[in-house]
Amino acid sequence: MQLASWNVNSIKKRLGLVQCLLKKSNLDVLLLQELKCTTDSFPFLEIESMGYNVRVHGEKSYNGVACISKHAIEDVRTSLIFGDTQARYMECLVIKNEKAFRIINVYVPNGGSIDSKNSLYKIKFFDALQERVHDAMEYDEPLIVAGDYNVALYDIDVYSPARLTDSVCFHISMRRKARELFGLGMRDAFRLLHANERTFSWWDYRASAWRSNRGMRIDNILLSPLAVDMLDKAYIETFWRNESEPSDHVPIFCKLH
DNA sequence: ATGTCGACGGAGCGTCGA
Repeated sequence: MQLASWNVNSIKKRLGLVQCLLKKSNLDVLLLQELKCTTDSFPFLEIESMGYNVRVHGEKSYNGVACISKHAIEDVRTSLIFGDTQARYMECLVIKNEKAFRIINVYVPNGGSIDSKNSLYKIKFFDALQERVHDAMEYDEPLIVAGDYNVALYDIDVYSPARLTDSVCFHISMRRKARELFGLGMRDAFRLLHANERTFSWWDYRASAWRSNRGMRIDNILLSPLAVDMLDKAYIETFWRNESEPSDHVPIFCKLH
């Protein structure tokens, strides 16, 4: 099971790059975030014609998540918080060779600034996610929870811990909240295999952050114990940030046997 | 803190969100 996750910051702008990734990487599953399109306006034909199944949970202008899979996609659910209108969640089963994987795709709210109402929504999202992951871990399938967490978890995951203490994507309250998933037994695939590697998954478009490598690792693939037992590889392809008209995020990968 | 993006409304560029 070769899986990748990518915040594309508009699927319309990044369709060519996504097709390029699908062609060059032998992915079973690709999870996308920040589609910035409605479900109806997603480029289904362009992806499906490459031999993939596609499920989309979209929204006008903002957010939006999708699951792209070579294999059957079943039991899709897109509701995490009752009454929430923002398209940030998709859970499904992917069946490869009669083996089921439970896959959760998240686009965690950015949170604006740390003392804003939006940051309360971010906390609420994490609480709901934790509750759902707690329940989903009870099933027999290996569980993968991947996407844009909008939080870097540890000092090694950012270019400058000191400069980012007040950032909503590195604030200690948000890091603690996200780390509660570890308390349930989930593990960070990348960090399991690269204890000391400082590789980022996002760089601000502004202030030549990419050129200076001022980035953060805010995209994660978390694995349940059953999935950890199958983990072979975890890596980040930073070179996608060098493409013309890149997303501000790059895709992250893991391979389970 | 913000020098950049992308979508939108409406048709030029300001606003929102990140």
